[in-house]
Amino acid sequence: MLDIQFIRDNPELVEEKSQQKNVKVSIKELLRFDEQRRELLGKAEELRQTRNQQAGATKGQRPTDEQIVSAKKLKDSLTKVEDELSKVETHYLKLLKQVPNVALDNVPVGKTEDDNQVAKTVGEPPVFDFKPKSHAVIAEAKGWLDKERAAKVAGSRFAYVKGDLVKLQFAIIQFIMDKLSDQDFIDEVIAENNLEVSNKPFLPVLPPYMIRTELYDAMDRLEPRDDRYKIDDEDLWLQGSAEHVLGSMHAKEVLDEASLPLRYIGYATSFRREAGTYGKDMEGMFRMHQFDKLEMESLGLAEAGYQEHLFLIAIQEKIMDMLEIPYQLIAKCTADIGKPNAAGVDIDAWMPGQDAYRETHTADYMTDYQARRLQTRVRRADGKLELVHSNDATALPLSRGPIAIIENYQTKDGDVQVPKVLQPYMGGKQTI
RNA sequence: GGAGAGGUGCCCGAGCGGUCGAAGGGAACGGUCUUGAAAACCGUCGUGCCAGCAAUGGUACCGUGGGUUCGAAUCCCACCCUCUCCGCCA
Repeated sequence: MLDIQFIRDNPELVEEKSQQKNVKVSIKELLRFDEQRRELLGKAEELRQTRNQQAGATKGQRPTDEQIVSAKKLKDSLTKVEDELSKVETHYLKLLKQVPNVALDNVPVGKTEDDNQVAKTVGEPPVFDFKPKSHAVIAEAKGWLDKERAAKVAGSRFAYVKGDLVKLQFAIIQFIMDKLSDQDFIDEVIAENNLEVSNKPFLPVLPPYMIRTELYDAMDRLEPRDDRYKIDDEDLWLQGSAEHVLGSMHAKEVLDEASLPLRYIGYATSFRREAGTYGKDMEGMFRMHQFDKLEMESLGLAEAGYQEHLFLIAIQEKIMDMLEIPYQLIAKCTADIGKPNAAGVDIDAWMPGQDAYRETHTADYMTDYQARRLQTRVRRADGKLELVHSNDATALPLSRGPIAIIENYQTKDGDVQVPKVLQPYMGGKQTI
């Protein structure tokens, strides 16, 4: 949610920035309700003041009948004003919540994801002396993926993952957890990219996979609800990404300035209904209802927020470099970064089986937009309270990451070479 | 799932219908004392919203949401959470 004061001060800017995100919300209407709200609030507070003064005057003794009659009258008019106020406030809040975060000025303006820009291309797609297969073909031949039985048990877009593919996944998890919690690795990334950020390592976290409606909504990640799994008879949802449960962890807290940034590397299984994607990416395990993910989440000071965003991207790139997977860094345009985002990038990994770069990572910078409703604040050294700035970024998705590995590292025989950095985590195995 | 206890400020904890935003203690911060520190003593010390350039004023908030009342932290109802015991269970 945006700061209403900011909207009052910059109505044209907010209107324009909302349009750039294809979000239709009338700022004029919002401000009209804001004005009404303040007027009614003033009236209500005046009436309450009178009530409080009268109650104070009769302290300790029963008021006279006359006093009670006039107090009842006062109460009636207060109730009226309060009812009206609550109606106006509900509508006001609904509109305010619809206003998207303001994109930073360096975010490309665009109408659809086609307007995203390739910021850079890293690594050369491998050249094969045979026709590269898709991960689905390789994995099926190896007995790594069983979607038929999964369909029997749970339906489409589920899979039993088996054998060496399971081991590969655990190797990746170990590798990333090791690196992100390692001081030398963090120092190296900062130095290589000339970043001015804290050099605090990440804390590994296994979060809950469910989240309450209230907090999901406050994160502004509940919508579109059609893509979320709701738990029957409970006020709970299955999280669609670890950042949903990591970012909400410190809701309603006041953090110490000295404790920031809080950096977490979470591992969680994420769930998506994939509503409206029927028939899309049905092969293999590219688009699943359930997939594991390693996700970074960071809460920090406002002035450090953008550098932190760049830092998380630098880590994403570093990991891809170490895994030696070719990729493109995509500067997402205003229409594609998402409602709570001030900035966002994707990484698309090269997938030889599809002869295309496909999305594997995303990095989101929310400024204080999420923190405002989550009420995650920091007590500054000078005693002031501020909202934190939040950042999240995929460290590596464990469906699409392994897909990229399988397809880029495939051999003529249908085997898959293990990336060097993962070999120590695979018992030294070089090929699977 | 059953029985019980409880949710009050950064923390502990009192209040159980009337200036209560809330005693007391601790922590923190500022000061006095001290060569310095500790101790002691003095002082400061919640947040949101509304109005205001500001000082400040007003209002709301004692788990959440309703209700009773002239008046609710205090009474009633529902829900959420925590703890203890029993049952079940990886």
